Amino acid sequence: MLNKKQIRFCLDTMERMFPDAECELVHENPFELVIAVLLSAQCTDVLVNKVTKSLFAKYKKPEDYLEVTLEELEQDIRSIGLYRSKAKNIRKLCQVLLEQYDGEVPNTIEELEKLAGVGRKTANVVASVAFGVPAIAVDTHVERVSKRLGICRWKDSVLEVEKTLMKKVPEEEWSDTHHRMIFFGRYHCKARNPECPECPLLVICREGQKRMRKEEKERQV
DNA sequence: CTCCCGATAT
DNA sequence: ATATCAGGAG
Repeated sequence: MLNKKQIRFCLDTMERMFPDAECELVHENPFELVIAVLLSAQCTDVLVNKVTKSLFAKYKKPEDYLEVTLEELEQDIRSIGLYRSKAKNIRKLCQVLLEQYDGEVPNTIEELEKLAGVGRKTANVVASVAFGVPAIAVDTHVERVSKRLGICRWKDSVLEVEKTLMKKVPEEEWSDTHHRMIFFGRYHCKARNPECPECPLLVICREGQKRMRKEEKERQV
């Protein structure tokens, strides 16, 4: 596990690598953001943006999603995976927004998490990006990067990873850190071919060093 | 835990 | 061919 100084080194290095990291889901308001993040489960941002471009042109308000049939909505988001459950969740979510929140998106993590298709991670993203609530959403990238670097333990659950990050990162840096870790995971410390040889964090990364040793060993065979 | 699931990179 | 992608619900 990394100590305080090493974690500081990680945060500073990621800031240098990705100074402008921010939410890459294209949206113009909190409602569009909720839909976009809900759609982004197990799917790349690039594809989500491709779909929401036409989707948001057709559906502006919660009412719009309820005026078409479920099948039509499914077809409009079909190129995204998991489209049947996502279409159902969007409709449930829109119903609740209209019935309980006057058509507006709630601005607390607790309220957001109650919405259909909105779990811990999505609630954190929306609260943080749309409403400036300090939060660290732990997605696949944040989890992988935290575990590889040794910020948390391999066996930790996503909730434990989130708790650890909130404890070890100053609150005023939560939002930026969250986005930088995603960029770091998406473009550098990738799931498949992490760029360990050129990684400025290799000096403190046990997983990276392990991978380098393994590569060296295979080269000798 | 399993299921949902198409697009893309490797 | 297979792993992976800003996960969540049952």
